[in-house]
Amino acid sequence: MSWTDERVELLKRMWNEGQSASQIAKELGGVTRNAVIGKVHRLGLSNRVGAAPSKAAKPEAAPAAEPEPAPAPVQETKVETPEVASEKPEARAAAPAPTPARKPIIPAGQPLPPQPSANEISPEALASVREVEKSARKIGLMELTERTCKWPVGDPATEDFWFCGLAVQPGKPYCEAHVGVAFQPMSSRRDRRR
DNA sequence: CCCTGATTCGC
DNA sequence: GCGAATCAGG
Repeated sequence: MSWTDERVELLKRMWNEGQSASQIAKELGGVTRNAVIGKVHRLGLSNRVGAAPSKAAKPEAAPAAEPEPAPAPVQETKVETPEVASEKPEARAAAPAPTPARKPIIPAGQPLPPQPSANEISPEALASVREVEKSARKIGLMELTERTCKWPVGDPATEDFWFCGLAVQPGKPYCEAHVGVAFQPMSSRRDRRR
């Protein structure tokens, strides 16, 4: 596989969307996440648009004894993206969640995770979910992947419904915080019923 | 162990 | 330019 214009464009788009290198690699196919990361760097778009908590990388290398003559003027003032350039008019149809108006009736089957009743969750855990819900990505059903927290929030019958969407705990359907409230020991749940 | 991005360096 | 191997960290 080679980096064709289309592939590079998809890479750029996904990277700017905050997708992980491995996800992008999976989407592209034929490349590993290393390839994606390598390309990202070569394209000079390592630091993503918004926030980049980056913990720096390798402070390695010998700070001293450097035969290097010039300090090498680091020129990287061009960080802002002029514009996402022109989009293919055809590929313009990314309606997130149309939500066919408010419908007081619940659509179809209920493959949704069990919504724990508030009165059988420990107060601490409850506070925890509330906390997480504030930082949740609030993704729609369509954005769910194998590694996004599938914790539902809100009423599916309303537009005020979304999924947590944070990174799941490997092997689990939920993020760390939601795994915590979803898998509570029987002991703590007993005696809590009203 | 699962994952993340960053860097190096032979190709 | 490319990306596997490796590193550093969550």
